[in-house]
Amino acid sequence: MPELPEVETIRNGLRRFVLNKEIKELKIFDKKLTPFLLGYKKLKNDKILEIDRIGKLLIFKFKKSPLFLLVHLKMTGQLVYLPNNSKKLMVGGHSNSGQEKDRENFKHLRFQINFLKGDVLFLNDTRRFAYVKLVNKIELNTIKGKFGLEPLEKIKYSDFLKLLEGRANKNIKAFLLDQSLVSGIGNIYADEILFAAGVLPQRKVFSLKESEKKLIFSNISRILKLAVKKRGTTFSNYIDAEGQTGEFVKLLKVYGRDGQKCQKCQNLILKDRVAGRGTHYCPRCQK
DNA sequence: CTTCTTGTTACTGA
DNA sequence: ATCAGTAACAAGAA
Repeated sequence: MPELPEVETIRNGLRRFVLNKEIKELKIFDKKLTPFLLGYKKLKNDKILEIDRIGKLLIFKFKKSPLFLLVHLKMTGQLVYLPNNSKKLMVGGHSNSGQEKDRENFKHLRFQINFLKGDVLFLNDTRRFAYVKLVNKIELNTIKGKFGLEPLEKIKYSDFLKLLEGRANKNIKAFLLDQSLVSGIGNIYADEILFAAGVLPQRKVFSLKESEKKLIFSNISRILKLAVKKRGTTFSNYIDAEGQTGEFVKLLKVYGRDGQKCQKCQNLILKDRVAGRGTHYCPRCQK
């Protein structure tokens, strides 16, 4: 379930550990990934120069190689860094408990980078939806072109309005989840943004008042930035670079709170299916 | 046993 | 062309 704030937290954590470290070996454990990693052995002796992110996608850049390594964690993917001579977990995506874990706790190893001094970075993924993929500059640009507005950057309200106009018949939740429109929002933050904006998720875009559009717009950036600050949301026990849980979970107002009282109005939080997803909302606070 | 879960893409039918 | 709905992907939890 990593969405933009969790992926950004992972990126920040990883940057501190793996930049400029020499790669000794790359290993593929899941054959499903092989066709996406053609030529991966050329990365031997190279160094990770930078890790970028667009939406929920991580982009590894290298010092020598002109190729880019893309990592998408999808729902259960974890990127884990283990320092030399340590079994302690340093950086994670999701894990089954908030406790310290060693290597043996990761039973779904898919891909691994060994660094020169014995530390490793690996992809662990239970459900095998996550991918790592090597692409060239042209392919990278094609992929980048499919992403919409980046909420952590300065977005113009006028650009957001234009997007809304083009999707008049869509419901607003489906709009927020569409990565080609606004990137990085998943099921948790879509629900939280709409609660904060006071708008029901099933509302059609054309029905939104100007004031509601403004509130949705401002809350996209506000909530995602706040969540990054809080190091993401620990729901399936995601942990960050320091092995800490994401604190945004304490700030969730509707997600996963169906059947509980709304903190604002005491009404019961409901859960319905909207845009094919479990959707949480307060029928009183959201119009 | 069945049902549900998230992110994304592909497909179908309106 | 849009949009909603659903299957698929894979595995585990309830």
